[in-house]
Amino acid sequence: MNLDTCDDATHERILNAAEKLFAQHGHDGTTLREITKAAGVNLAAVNYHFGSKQALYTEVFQRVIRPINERRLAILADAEQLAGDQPVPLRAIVDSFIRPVFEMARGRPPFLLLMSRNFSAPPAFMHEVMGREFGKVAQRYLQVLQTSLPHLSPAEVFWRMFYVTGSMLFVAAHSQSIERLSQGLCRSDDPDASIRRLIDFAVAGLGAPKTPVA
Amino acid sequence: MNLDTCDDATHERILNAAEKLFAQHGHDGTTLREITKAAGVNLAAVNYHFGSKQALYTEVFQRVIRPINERRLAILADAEQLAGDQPVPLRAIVDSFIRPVFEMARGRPPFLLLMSRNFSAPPAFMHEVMGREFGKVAQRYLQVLQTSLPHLSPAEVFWRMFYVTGSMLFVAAHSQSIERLSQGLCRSDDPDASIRRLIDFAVAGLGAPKTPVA
DNA sequence: GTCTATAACACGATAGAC
DNA sequence: GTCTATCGTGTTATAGAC
Repeated sequence: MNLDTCDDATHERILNAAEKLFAQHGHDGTTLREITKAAGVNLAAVNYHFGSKQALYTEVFQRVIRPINERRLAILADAEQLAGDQPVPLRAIVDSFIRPVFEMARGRPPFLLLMSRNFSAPPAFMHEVMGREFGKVAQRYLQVLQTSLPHLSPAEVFWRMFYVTGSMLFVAAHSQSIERLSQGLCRSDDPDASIRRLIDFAVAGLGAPKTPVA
Repeated sequence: MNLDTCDDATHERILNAAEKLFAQHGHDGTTLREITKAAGVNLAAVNYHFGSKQALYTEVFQRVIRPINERRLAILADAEQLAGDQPVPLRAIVDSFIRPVFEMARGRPPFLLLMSRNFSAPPAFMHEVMGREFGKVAQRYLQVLQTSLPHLSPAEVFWRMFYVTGSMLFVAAHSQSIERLSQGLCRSDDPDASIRRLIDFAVAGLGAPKTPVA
């Protein structure tokens, strides 16, 4: 409440264990007993440090989403400055949106599942948090995309960005299982290629000709 | 076990209530008490008719996914026949993949959420079922797509179909909340337009130029 | 096939000693 | 700040009467 006691190992251990377990089994599928056991701390520690299971879950998610969104906006601002008076290239916009997610996941793959869970099927108590975190960056991206895709209506831009988000989250959710699902066809051992492939797809989809009104 | 007693109202009432509640709150977030109460049947009826909560969940999902996959393959076969010796038009392939999902959802929107949940973050005991249901149609679509997208490797085709699936499921998951999320910008009151918009995006993404090898 | 009653257990949260 | 012990509640599943 006052100064953060950043040397509190228990606090961090709980967050790390919870991130992994919440990602793999969801909020309802994970118990505080499992978390505290994995973290090697006492059962009562969660309620002492976080107050409740829901508060812990919220903190776990905010700890991962906030740096990502900050980095997104930072890269986007750079791209905007680089473009000067011109519209920001579509590919640069998409890159700034997608890349931070997968870069944050380096070495901690379960985190991608956590992202996916929270945006695709968040627990009910997270709706408010998700709306806030989602809306913040959405507004910014819509603004930038609109100048790079002037032939599309704002609604059209929103829909398409929604699709891109869905593609990204679905890949994120299955980053660990894609090799099995594709029966060895798809490899997940080249993160750079994975990101580039997804960006290629997203840029093409976003830039598709306007749907003619029926 | 022997002949299906198709006039068993209790069986159906449980399935319908379970579909709605599982879709909204997930497997772990739904209790048998809630389901039986919503269905207006006795608590013990679930175990009598289905054996366990997991068996009920499996049955709920298979009841929705199987007709969809059958319809997909039927439409795809028609398109193939219509195309004769020529490759099936990309748009026809995508249409056959996406349209049955949203048509099945007419009048029962929670069903879309169920789809999304099961493919994006299925409960652990569903992994085998999902792999089976996914693999079945995936193989067929990969084969057809390969002839329509000969410039892409099989792996590339799989990845892109994965992205399309993600877009579709994300829209499905938020079909009820997109108006709120977009602050009124996007409307969900024209299902035909929604399907067409998604197909436009998917076709453009699938048909994107091949990613140059770095 | 439907019901009541309950077994058997797991859950989140907390009180209170250290 | 950490621990043990436990409270109160809710869970799935089932036994057994009707």
